[in-house]
Amino acid sequence: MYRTNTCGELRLSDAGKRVTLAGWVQRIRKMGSLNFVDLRDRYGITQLVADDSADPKVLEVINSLGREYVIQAVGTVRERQSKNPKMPTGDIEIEVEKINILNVAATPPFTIEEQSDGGEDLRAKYRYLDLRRGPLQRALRLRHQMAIETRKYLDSQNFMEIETPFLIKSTPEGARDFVVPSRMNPGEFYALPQSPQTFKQLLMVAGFDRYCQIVRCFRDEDLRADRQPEFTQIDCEMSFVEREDVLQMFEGLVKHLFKNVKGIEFKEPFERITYDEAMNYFGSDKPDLRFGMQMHEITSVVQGHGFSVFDSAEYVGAIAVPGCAGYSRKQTDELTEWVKRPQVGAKGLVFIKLGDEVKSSIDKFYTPEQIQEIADKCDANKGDLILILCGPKHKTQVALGTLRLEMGARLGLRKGDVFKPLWVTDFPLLEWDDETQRFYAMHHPFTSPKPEDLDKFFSNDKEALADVKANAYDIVLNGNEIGGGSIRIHDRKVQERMFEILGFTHEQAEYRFGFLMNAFKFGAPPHGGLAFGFDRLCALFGGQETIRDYIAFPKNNMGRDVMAEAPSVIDDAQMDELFLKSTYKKEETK
RNA sequence: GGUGCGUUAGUUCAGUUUGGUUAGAAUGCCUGCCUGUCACGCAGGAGGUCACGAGUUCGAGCCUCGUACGCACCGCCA
Repeated sequence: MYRTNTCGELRLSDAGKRVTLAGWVQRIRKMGSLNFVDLRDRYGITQLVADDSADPKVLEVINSLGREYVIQAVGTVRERQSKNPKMPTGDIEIEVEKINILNVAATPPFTIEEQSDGGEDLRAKYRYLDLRRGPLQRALRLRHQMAIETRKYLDSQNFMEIETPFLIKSTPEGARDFVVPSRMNPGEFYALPQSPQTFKQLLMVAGFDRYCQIVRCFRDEDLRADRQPEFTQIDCEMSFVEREDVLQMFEGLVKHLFKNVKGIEFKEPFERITYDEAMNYFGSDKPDLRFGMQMHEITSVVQGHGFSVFDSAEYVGAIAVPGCAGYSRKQTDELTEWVKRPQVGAKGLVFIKLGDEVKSSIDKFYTPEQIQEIADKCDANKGDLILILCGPKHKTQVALGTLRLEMGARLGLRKGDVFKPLWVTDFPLLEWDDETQRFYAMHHPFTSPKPEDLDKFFSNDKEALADVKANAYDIVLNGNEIGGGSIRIHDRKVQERMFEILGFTHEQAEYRFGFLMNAFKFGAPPHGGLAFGFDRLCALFGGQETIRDYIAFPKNNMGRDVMAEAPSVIDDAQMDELFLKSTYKKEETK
């Protein structure tokens, strides 16, 4: 038997027991003839001790130990002379009788501690060492709990978890597909699923009524801190439901997770706002409600007073930043530079300081009364700093929303331990793309229009089509989209019209989605669902921005696994077998 | 495809402002001392292709250009 106990469980009440522990050497402290070894496993750290009364063989072994050696120690639990209140096992230690090196270890390139000295790059290369550290152990533990609680809740609600295929038909609408060549079907390719969307709808046609799956999805797009090429969704679909049923069900899931994983109870229903409201008040379709600083449109108030920058703008909007009236010229200049960066893209920034004196960069165009009117419009108070952007409506709203988030961050209002979930509803169904001169589905092509917008949906007026709202909804947490879904189209005529609007010929629609269209002939129930971004949800529950710590083996910025060194070139024989001819030869490295 | 920042000891960084003798610190590593440590302490030691390439210069870690790699962001992500 390798061990009788873990390194996290022994307490004062175990004093006197003879135990065997196994684990990794965290740290060795030699005090002459008194030696301490901290032994670590997944469960904690226990101190081993040996003094000069110990077997000389034990002392000899301890003297040869290095960091991260894998050892086994037999000894007796005893009360410490000097206790360490910072450790759960800090009241006891193991007086070692026998010690056994199970495996030696090279000195790790960075320290395996709560706060490692290693940079991200290096830790990624030695991911298996980084994963030994407390923060990552806890992150994956949290992820496990989230998955367990998700399944518990969904099972209690009669959902069935059903697996769907990973080798599927490519449907290039939406994100770029990862593609897999078929050896047995020369020249043909599978795609990895961006989501199990069509399959879950087919499961509804098959009568499964409530389906769920914690499932890997794949998208061949550029990465971000919160975006990986392979990621996990909690994918769900329900039959015989309206929007309200879906919202209730998954609000229930989120509340269940908060309660059972974080111990946080939401008594009130989640806030709901429409897409238009979200854009108007927060300049984002995923507002962060942890702080106020709402946006206000002041176009009508500021125009017509001879300030041409405002007069010529389609939209003028403002936020009141609490308590920042004392900003110096240097600080406002810096903010101006910040909004002018291409990532934000504003042309300039106008500010009004509501200090003891009211000062603004537009004093010569507005009377104090008019400035006050602007301040009133923004619900600004004395001591606030009003920041104003102007320009094309959508672009300016987004820029002002970005500025709002930045100011919230600077004022420390975006705390990792505060949670503000909300639903955003009534998204536009379609988005016009100037470049390709066609509509794209904002969500996906199976999203139904809101019933009251069906007339517009069947009209041929471009304006009316752009105005059609989708029966779609996103769930947002602290400025992050954590899930989204819709009531689907189950009517073949509506689905055909959708493909028509998206510019597919009948043949193209048939080629891409024929199996789904066909299935809908045979009695598709009304259905709808939702999918959560599981990695992101875990990261947010853990109070982190980046999802990488919540994935055991993530990819880097370039989509590379720097540990396993994937992707990599394959040899010519493999290429030939798959009927692939390389037009691009990566230079041989080393 | 684009923007910004970065690349110096095993590791994390300073050094770049103003180019100039032998490139520093902390930590880790090695050796010795130490009986109550737990970020132990003390003493000593080893450890450098200043990412790579080209250029400017009497002289480049430092200035210029390019390349590679990393991170964040924009585009993209139905």
